[in-house]
Amino acid sequence: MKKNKIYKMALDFAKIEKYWKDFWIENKTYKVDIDKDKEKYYVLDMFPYPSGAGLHVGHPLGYIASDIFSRYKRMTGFNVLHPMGFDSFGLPAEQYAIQTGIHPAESTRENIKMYKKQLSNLGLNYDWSREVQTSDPDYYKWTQWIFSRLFEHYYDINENRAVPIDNLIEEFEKYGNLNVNAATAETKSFTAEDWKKMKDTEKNDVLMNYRLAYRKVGYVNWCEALGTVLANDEVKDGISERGGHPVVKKPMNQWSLRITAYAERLLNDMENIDWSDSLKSMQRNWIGRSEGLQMFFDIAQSDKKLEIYTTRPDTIFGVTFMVLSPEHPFVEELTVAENKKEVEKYIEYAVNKTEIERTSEKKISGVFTGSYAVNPINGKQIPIWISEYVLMDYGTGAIMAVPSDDDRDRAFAQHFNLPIINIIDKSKYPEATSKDKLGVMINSDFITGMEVPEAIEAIINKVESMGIGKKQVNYKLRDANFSRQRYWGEPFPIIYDEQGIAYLLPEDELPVELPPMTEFKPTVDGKSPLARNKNWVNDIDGFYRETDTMPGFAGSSWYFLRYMDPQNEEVFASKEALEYWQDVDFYIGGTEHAVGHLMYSRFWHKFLFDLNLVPTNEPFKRLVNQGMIQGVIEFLYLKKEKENGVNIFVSKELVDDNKQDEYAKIPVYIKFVKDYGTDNSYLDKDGIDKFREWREEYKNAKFVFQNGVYQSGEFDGEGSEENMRFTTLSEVGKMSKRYHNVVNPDDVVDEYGADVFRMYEMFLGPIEQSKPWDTKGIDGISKFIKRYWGLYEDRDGKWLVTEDKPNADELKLLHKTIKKVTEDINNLSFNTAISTMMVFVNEIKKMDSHKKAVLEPMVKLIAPFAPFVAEELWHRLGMSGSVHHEQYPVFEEKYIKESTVKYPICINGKKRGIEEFDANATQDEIKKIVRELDYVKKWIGDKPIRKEIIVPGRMVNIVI
RNA sequence: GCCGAAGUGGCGGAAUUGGUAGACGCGCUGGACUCAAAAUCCAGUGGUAGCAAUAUCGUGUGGGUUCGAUUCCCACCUUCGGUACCA
Repeated sequence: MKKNKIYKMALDFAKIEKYWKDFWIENKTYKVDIDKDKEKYYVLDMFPYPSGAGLHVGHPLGYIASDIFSRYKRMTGFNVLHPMGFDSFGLPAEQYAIQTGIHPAESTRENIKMYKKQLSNLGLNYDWSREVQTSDPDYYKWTQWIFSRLFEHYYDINENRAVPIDNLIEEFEKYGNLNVNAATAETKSFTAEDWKKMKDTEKNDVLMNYRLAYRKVGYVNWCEALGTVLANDEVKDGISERGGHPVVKKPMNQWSLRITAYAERLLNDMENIDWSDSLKSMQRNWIGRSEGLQMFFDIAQSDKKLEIYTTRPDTIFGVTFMVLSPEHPFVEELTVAENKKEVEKYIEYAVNKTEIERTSEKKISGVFTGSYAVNPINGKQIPIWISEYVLMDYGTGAIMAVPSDDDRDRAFAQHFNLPIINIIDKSKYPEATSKDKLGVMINSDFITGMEVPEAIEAIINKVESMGIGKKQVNYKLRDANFSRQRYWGEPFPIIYDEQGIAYLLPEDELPVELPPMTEFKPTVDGKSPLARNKNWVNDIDGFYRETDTMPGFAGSSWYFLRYMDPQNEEVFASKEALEYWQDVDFYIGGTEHAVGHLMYSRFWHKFLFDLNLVPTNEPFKRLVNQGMIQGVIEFLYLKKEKENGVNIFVSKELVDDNKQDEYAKIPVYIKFVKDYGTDNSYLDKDGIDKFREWREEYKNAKFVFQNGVYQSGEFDGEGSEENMRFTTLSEVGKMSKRYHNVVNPDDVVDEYGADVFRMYEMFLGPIEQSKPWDTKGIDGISKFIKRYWGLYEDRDGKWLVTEDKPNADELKLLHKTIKKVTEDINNLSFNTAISTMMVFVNEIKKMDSHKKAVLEPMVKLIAPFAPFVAEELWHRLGMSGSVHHEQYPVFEEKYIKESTVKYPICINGKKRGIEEFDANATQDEIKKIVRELDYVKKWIGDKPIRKEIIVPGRMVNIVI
């Protein structure tokens, strides 16, 4: 008992952590400035949204990894930029404000304070002097400024970059848009004369079709419950990702960003960046490039031409009908009188359907317009239908349907009894699906007999020569909706005149600050809460302000640039800072941002690059996705039907798999559950009582077990109530407030210390792998740190380190450890780096060695992993300054050279023994010795040796 | 459906170029210290047979290439992540 106490005092991590945290702040240990004598290295974490729930043990996984890596880089001589900040605009703070009346700015400030405290408890080496917050006016001034530049530019396809809109206006005045090749939604051609005749509002509309930030009417994801428009990636399965509310399509005037202009560059430039293949392929899918043919079909009894897009021009002889999207502009005109009623009914049905209904029930639906199109290749008339399976915002919103070679078209044709013409013979390719571009054309006039790829070319040539279409590349990527009807986001630097023409506010009026308000609900007509503030909206004579705010990804699309020069008031970052820090060398964060944030950031960065405002074309050189630390979710089965008004909970083993629908799963606070996270997790009497206390509504619920019933504190059944076991259902899933399974890192740090927590999270497995949190192995790391400490100081607080000269074995061990740890850090294989250090401690303990010449380099080696313990030992060794600014140990080959080599001896590839040979032994010498070995002789017997293989340094194999 | 990642002891995981499968840790078993417990230390720990030496099986399944395969190739199964009426 007494001994134990003294030992604990020797490693009082709470005291050590407090001391060095203060020391680092006082000495600005992690502050970094431009230093042109040193090479820069930029390590970045995806900054968090400061939610009210605080950090859980899942967040730090990436932070710890980047912390170790940045400390290592600093110790190898780099000038390391490793900042942190907060993505502090967002919906939760606003919803919290609606519920509580607490201003988002205030709750956000509180949450950030809590986050910073939690982060500092982990010993992360951020340079807090560079902190950015996206909701800070000094920051969002520049978000607005970049938006202004997007508004003022269009994308010139010939030059392949963004060009000022003023150049375009000049061009329009001279030649109209006849020679313009730009990324645009403008479909009309006009001459200079036409342009000059246009009214201001018309000119404004035309320019909007070119600007990179523009306004358009579009169908947006409208969420009634949240009172806001959501981005496509904020909607999952037709319901809002946050809150799970239904989402419908609604027409609204919205700001958008023309990210599609950059689609090709976003796709191609991925080749030169060091991202994982899976991440690249996710981005590639999202961009969704396809090559095909855009062409026009004539319409019988009409001058209109129907534009379609297809990736399968070869199938043109198999077209038996056309399909328009319900939102297609031709719908009204093409509907003949007798079909009018039915079509209107269908449009009503399709447009008002929520996204969830559209995707969940895959019913085939559609309606005939009564009009016919003419196949330009064979002159056949084909009916034009309307169906919701054709989407307005992909391609042209109209398709030529080929039921023989498209699954959806076929299902549609079968449902409505439309003809199907087989046009491709796939008998040569039995494995091919209808999607594969394989086969030989049949029933196809002049392309009959051609292979599919050949036929595609032939039809494209034909269509192009007829002047009714051309080869075209299409993308799934859509322009990004950039308007939100919210309060807690960046206001737009935009005002409108009476005609509704948008003007930019000049730079010296930025930032446009959020006006203080007390009411945060959106208006009933769906406008942003800002619209309530009439004084603010109309405070410029003759103009009114934009009341929408920008979405979450606005501030996060460029924050990594602001870290380079966070206090600059003249520019978003100085040329000098940008030239020095360049780009992010190493970026770490979760896969959930694989498409959203990373795509938008790349887009903004490329735009800034076009304007010559940043020196690099891509923002993030190397990117790693850390895995998620999942939580354990414990559920109780509750019968959906009450019995006599009483809730019935049923122990898991009594729940029949076939009757699971009759039960609701109620999550329970995991701390009440014994053996949580296993198949045998259960509540005992104490756990049930805690649950009853915690959830008042279940105070009198009945708990049914195999051997009895427990209700209102009374047990009725066999055996004693102390042995009650109510089995729970254990699942692995997200750590979240609603599952009551959040593990706070502070609790773990309090119990074991920050260094142990850090190393344990890294020791769990490869950084990119997801895994459930459990503390089973944490004692192993805790023991390791104590054993490591014990090399320097014994249990009684006696200092053990000696000045003796190390011997060859000790040096060999040290340098082998240095070599492996260094390699592992470079590969981000922190779990094996830690196990290597464990091996070191085990081995050196066996040697009973405490020599400074070995133990001092070890302090430096462990410093990135266990910064507190390392700093403490460094100073106890009599050093000054911070160990984190020391040179990282470098291994020397000469110490690890072995004089002998151990070879496994194999017969026919199977290991039969191990032999040690002189490192300089020749192959012949080895062969000679091996042949004489007893067990080798035994295995060979009298069979002839067919082959002897010696891989130097690896193994010996004899083939008989 | 499509795209991507992964399947190794009771558990987390290791094996970086095809060359000793299971490093390291947890757990478990036995022992030392102790009146006892905790802590700590020592030893053992993939399965099967055997007192043992040893043999044999073994990296999701089935095939293949190779002197030799967790690693490469083909087919399949399972799990996880992403994504989808994308013409």
